[in-house]
Amino acid sequence: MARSRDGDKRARLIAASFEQFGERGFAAARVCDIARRANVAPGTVYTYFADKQDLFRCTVQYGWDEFQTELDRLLRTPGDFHFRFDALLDYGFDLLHSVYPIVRGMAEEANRLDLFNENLERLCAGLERLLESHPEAGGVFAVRDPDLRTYFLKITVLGILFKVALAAPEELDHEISEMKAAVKQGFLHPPSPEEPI
Amino acid sequence: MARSRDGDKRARLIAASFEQFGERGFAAARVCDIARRANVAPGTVYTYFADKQDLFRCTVQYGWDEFQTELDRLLRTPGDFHFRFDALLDYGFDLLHSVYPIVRGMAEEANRLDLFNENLERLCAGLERLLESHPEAGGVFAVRDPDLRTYFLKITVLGILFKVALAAPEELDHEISEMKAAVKQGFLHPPSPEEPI
Amino acid sequence: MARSRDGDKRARLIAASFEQFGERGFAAARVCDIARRANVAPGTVYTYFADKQDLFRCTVQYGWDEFQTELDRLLRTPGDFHFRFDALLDYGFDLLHSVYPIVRGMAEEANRLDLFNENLERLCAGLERLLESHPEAGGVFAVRDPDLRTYFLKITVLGILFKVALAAPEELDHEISEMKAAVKQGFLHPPSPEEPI
Amino acid sequence: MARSRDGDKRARLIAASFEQFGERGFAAARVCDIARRANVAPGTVYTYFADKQDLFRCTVQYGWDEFQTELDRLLRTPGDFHFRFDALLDYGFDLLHSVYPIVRGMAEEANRLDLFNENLERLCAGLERLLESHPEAGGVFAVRDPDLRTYFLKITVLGILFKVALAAPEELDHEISEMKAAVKQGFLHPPSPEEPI
DNA sequence: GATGAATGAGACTTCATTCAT
DNA sequence: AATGAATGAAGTCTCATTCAT
Repeated sequence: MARSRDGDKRARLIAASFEQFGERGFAAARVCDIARRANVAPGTVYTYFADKQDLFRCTVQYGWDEFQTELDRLLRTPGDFHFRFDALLDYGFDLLHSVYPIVRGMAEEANRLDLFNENLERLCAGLERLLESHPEAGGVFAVRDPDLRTYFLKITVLGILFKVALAAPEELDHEISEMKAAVKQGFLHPPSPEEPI
Repeated sequence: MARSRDGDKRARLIAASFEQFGERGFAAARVCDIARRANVAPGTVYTYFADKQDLFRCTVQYGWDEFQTELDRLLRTPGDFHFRFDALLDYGFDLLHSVYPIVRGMAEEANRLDLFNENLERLCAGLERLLESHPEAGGVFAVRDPDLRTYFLKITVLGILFKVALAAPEELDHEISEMKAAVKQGFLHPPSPEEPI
Repeated sequence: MARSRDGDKRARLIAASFEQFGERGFAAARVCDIARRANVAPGTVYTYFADKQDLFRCTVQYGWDEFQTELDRLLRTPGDFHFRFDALLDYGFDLLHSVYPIVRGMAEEANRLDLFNENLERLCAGLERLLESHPEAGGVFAVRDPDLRTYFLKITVLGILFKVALAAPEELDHEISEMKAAVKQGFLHPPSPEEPI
Repeated sequence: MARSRDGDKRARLIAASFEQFGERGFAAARVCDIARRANVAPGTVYTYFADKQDLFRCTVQYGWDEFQTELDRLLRTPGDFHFRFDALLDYGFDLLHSVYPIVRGMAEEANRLDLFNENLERLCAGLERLLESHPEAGGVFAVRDPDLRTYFLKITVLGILFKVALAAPEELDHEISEMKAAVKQGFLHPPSPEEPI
């Protein structure tokens, strides 16, 4: 009845969604379970959210906002670059950790597939074999440490994959050609400090 | 009624799944629609696949295999590096294009969120502002062209996000600390051409 | 739409099951029809019972409990033997009457077979012919009235048949040998009133 | 192609049905499994039987016929009563043993219920307590050996139960009143050898 | 506002049966 | 006659959402 009570319920629902969606993905998470976890009746969910979709949307946005707020604060903090960069990484990855459930929820189908990681390995291994023969390669290939390079390669490939996944169908062609150009330019031609900018 | 004797039902089902899962995601895609699209009776699906999950798994694996097979072929093709790299990019991204529906299907929940891209922009903008002040930054920040750099940054952030999403819960801590170290080392210290390789 | 607030939904479902399972047997009875008969939505069934099997199990147990409760009450009633035996028969068979649907449900496949009764007749006729030539036979054969005797014979044969049917496979051999011994002893040797009790 | 071959298939199907229906009951047994067990294609079943129902019917009838044929032969065998009775029991129960699967199949739902046996015990225990106080009781109560009597009581109760189960609905009332009369007369009044017949 | 039993549309899946080969 | 892949009707069950209390 007091505002604070209501706010409490909404917050508890968001928190419960966070975990539930993270553990089971959007489709498999049940509104009922989320309500139970938040210690409210199932019907109450609909006092605070239009529907399941809305609950998910709000939960994700909440996660992003948490993340972004912290980052913004850090970016505004004065100090020398190295100090700030360190702080940013520390906080950034801490938050990523806390945001994990919901990010996981977003990739739900991919999750179920152990195939995914296995196939990613295979793909990256092939790419690496090709590119390591070309010492001038740039982008992630400019990274000297082999393990680090492998790691970045995986991240980049994953990034490309999901950039495609997130593209709207009508933008797909443009997206892909842009991506191709970027990769070509970024990987093939290493940064040459001696070139005039 | 017509007992069609075409032998490519399995292939047609995979193709139909490809599109249907891509358009609607795993949960929202209906086995019925896939069957209709493949021009078979609903029951026929279960002659070729154990259940919906299995159909999805096989469809995804099929996509990966297509992709990988082509890449493998290209990687084995003799020729000079630039030629092969070009070919690899051409084919790679063409195949990525054809694989799009299913990749999209894997990220189904993320899809529904226009939020996602918007938030990603915001996040990257913040990061860029910080890092552009530090000309010695490496990794994607060593990329000179500003647009290209922005693009790579997005891809990298996406990659990190989904690398986390794909991590098994018990490996999360390790994954994150490894990722942090990689980012720190990779971004902070630029490739130094003067160093002996 | 009407959110009926009557609290006897479970009872109504049991009653509806009682009839439906009785009329059609377990497999052929449809949960939908039971729900309609109980005037609830199909989904409501699953608020009260885990699944169709559970509904059946509960319905049968309910029937037994009704039956047993009455019998127990009667058995505890004071009074002389004849009075109590009469009462027991009256109530017992009345209850059997009300329990009929579900008992019928339990023997569903047997039901569909008109064969069953026909074959039973034939079998009993044969047995009777043999045994009536032996005036000293005991058990049901000690019954003097020929119709009554025929009747008891049928009941006994049916009882033996279903005792076998209810035996667990691993107990079958033991069950049968025990049954054989019982029949041999019980039928062959008449009660001899001259023996000291 | 040769008649013998066909006969072979039909026989194999009956045999397979015998086991399958016995193991799983009518509804749960699958035509496909029966066909596989008989080493024929599913479609072939319909060359020999109109449908699943018909297959079941024929299988049951086959069981009865086996049973009956043997009994008939025994009943026609000359010899003194005791000898023939022994032989009858031996063969009868051996055949019952072999017929077990199908009898079990007929009581399929009852089978699944461990309740059944438990409830039967309870019921019989109650009845026995009442009747053992009345030494003049007849029928199964005239049996002296207590274990034997308990056993016969169970068989009789089972027989009554399934006699009801097998009764057509329109004959139920008549059946029950007849049964009641029989039980009353049979149990209450012991065979009195001194009475004039 | 909160509740939670009730709702009912709709999904997946099974399997008896058919029929082109 | 035999095959067995294909069929498709129909059933069970789930779960987001509602609404009487």
